[in-house]
Amino acid sequence: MIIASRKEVAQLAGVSEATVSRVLNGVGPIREETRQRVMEAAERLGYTPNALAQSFARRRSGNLGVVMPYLPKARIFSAYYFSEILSGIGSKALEGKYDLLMLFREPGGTMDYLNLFRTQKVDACIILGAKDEEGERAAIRQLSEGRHPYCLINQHFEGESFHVMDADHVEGSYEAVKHLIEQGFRRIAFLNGPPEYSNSRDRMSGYCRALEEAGIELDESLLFEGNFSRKSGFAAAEKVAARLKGIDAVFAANDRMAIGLQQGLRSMGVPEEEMPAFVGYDDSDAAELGAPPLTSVRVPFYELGCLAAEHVLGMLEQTPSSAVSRIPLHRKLPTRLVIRASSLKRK
Amino acid sequence: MIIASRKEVAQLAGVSEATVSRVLNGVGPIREETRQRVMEAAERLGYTPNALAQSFARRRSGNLGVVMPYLPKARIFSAYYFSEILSGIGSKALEGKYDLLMLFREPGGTMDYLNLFRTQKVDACIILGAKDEEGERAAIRQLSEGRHPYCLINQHFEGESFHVMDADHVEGSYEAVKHLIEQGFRRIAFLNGPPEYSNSRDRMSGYCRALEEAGIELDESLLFEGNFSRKSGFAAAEKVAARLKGIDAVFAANDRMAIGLQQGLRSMGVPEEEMPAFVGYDDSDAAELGAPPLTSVRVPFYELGCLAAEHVLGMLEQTPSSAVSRIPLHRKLPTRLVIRASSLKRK
DNA sequence: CAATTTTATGTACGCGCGTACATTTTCTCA
DNA sequence: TGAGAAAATGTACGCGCGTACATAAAATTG
Repeated sequence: MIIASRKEVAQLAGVSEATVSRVLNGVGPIREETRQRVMEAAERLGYTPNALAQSFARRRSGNLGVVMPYLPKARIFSAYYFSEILSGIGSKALEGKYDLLMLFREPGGTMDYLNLFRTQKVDACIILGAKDEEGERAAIRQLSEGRHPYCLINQHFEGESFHVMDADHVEGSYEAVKHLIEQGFRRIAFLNGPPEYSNSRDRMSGYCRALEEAGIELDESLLFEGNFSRKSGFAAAEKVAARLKGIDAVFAANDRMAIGLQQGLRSMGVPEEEMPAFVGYDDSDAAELGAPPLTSVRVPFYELGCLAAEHVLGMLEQTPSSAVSRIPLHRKLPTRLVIRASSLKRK
Repeated sequence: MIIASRKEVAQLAGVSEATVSRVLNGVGPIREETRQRVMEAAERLGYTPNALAQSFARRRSGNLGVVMPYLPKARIFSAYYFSEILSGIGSKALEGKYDLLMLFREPGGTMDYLNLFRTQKVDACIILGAKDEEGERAAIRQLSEGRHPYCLINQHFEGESFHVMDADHVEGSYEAVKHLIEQGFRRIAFLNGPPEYSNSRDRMSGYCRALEEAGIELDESLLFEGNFSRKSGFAAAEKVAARLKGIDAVFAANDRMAIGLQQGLRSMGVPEEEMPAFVGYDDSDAAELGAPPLTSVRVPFYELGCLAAEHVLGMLEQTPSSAVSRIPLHRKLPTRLVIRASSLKRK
C-alpha cells in the first residue's frame, strides 16, 4: 500500500490541496461541511502529513539539538550528570512538541555549532560539556552573533556573554570545604576535574575561599586532578596514598572520583581507620549507596535541563526584533550540601 | 548575512546547479578544473547544503529513532540501563552518519510506531522498554508487515516474530539462584519486576528452574514485585520484613531494587547479622559501591545497543527485494554472574 | 435587487535539492 | 580529419507542503 499524500485526500474530498492544508492546520475560514469531508477523506486514506516535507516548507526542523560531549570509550550516557540533564531537557521538549536530536562531538576538532542552524538540522540547541578553549569560544560566539537560540549548561566563559544555565559551584565548594573545616579537618586534599571546565575552576575558587577564611594556607601538594571518571579517582589513589599521613580529608569534584579514590585507597591496603574524611559532588545516586554514605553537594541538574530547554524554546517564539533574546541569559542555580557519614569527624 | 544556497554557488562558479550538486556529492564524472572552481566558490560563500532540503529530496531523514519508555516522574534517563543502551546505539549511529532522534512515549496510550516512518521522521528505529500489551503488539506488527527497519531491545513477544536484540535472562536468573543455593541458602525470596516485561517472566523461569533442580518447592509467599525503581525496593522492605525469619536470601530483578530493599530493611531496624544474602541484576555501577558489594548479573547493555543499531542500519542498506530483513532477528546475548560479598554465606 | 463586503475556496508558486535525460564538449582511432 | 564513443555539463522537473494572491460564493446593506 502506497502512502497517501495531500493530493489524494483532496481528490477524495473533492476540494483543492490548499483546502486540505487549511483544514489540517486550522488556518483560515472553512465551511463546516467542507471540514467534515476533508477530515473524513484523510481518515479513510490514513493520511498523515509528511513531516519532512512540512519541515522543509516551513523551514523549521522541529528539532531541539543536544550536543553531547565526547568522552573516551563512548560510554557517554553513563554519568548521572547527563542522565539528569537530559531528562530535564526531554520533558520540556515533549511539552513543546519538539523532538530531541542528539548530536555527538567527534573526538578530534571543534564542532561547528553554527552549521547545525545553517543546515536546519535544529531550531535550537543546548550544549553540554563545553570546554573553555578558543575553538569552542569562537563556535559559540557565532551562535550569539547570529542570535540563534542556544544555551550552555554548567559552563561559563570569562569575558563572553553567552546564554548559560549554570549552578553555583563556587558556593557549593565553599560550603563543602567549610563543612570539613568545621568538622575539625585542616589538611584538606582536593581532587578536582580538568581546568578546561569552568566548574572546575569555580570549585577551586570555593575551595580556596573556605581555606582562606579559616586561615589555612593553600598547600599545592594537596591538589590532585582527575577527569571525572571513577577510574581517574582510582588512579589518583596512588598519589594520595603517598602523602596520606598529611591528609585529613578529601574534597572531590564529583562522586564518581570520590568513590574511585576510596576504592583505590582500600585496594592499596589503607585500613578503614586511616581513611580520610570525604566529600563528593553532584549528590548522585552513588552517594547514598557508598560505605560510608558519601557527603555530597547536590546540584539541580534536572532543573538545569528544564530551564535551559525552556529558555531556548522561548527564544524561538520571539520575533527577531524582540530584544529579549539579545540579553544573554546567565542564571546560577544554588547548590546544597548533603551531609552524610563520610565527612563526619570520627572520635 | 543571508545563507548561500546552491544557486549562488553555481553562479559564482559559472556552472549549473546540477554541477554543484554533483561536485558536492561526488556523483558522475567531473573535470578536475570544474571541481576546483565549485569547491572554491562553495568555500568562499560558506555554503553548506540545507539538510532539510536534502532529506526532503532524498526522502530519507537521516535519523535513527529511539523510543524511550514513559516512566512516571520523567527521570527516564536515570537508570543505568538506558544509559548503557543509548551509549551503544549512539556510537553506532555516529559511525553510520545518522543522527539520534529521541522519541518519548506519552503517558497514556500506545505509540503509533508506523507513523514515525510514514511521516519520515526516522529511517529506522529502536524501541526500548516495550511492554507486552495488545496495543504494543499491534503497533510493532505494523512495522514488521511494512518491513520497516526496527528492533526491540530486551523484550520479546511470545508468538510473534519480531526483530529483537535480547539477553538471556532465563539463564542469568538461573545462574544467580543456583549460586545462592550453592551457598547453602534455600529459602530464596524473589523481588521481580512487572510481568508485562518479558524479561520479568524470563527471570521467573530461571528462578523456578534453579529451585526445581535443587528440589526446592516454589513458595509463592516468597515472591514480591516492584517496578525496577529503588523506591519500589524500599517499599517492598515492609512485606519482606514481615516474614524475614523465613528468608535466607533475596534475588532482585535489578540492582536498584536490591539496594532499595536493603536500605528499607536497615531503616526498619533489621540488624546486619539478620540481613539475608542478596543478588541483584544488571551489574550496574551501584553494585560495586554497595556495602557489602552486591553480587549481580552482568547484562551487556552497551553491546545490545550496538547490535540493535547495527541491525537496523544494516536493514536500511538492503534492497527491498533482499530477503535478509524478512527474517526476523532474535539474538540472545549471554549474561554473566558477578559474585561479590553480598551473596556469600556468612559462617 | 444591485452594490458591496465578507467568507470560502481554488490557483500557482516556491522552498533547496537530487537526478533522469538532453545536450555539448572532448577524446579516440581509423 | 572526421565519425563515433566517452566524458562533461546543462535543462527540467519532482519531492509534499505552506501560503500569497486570485477568484468565486455567500452574506450584508442601502
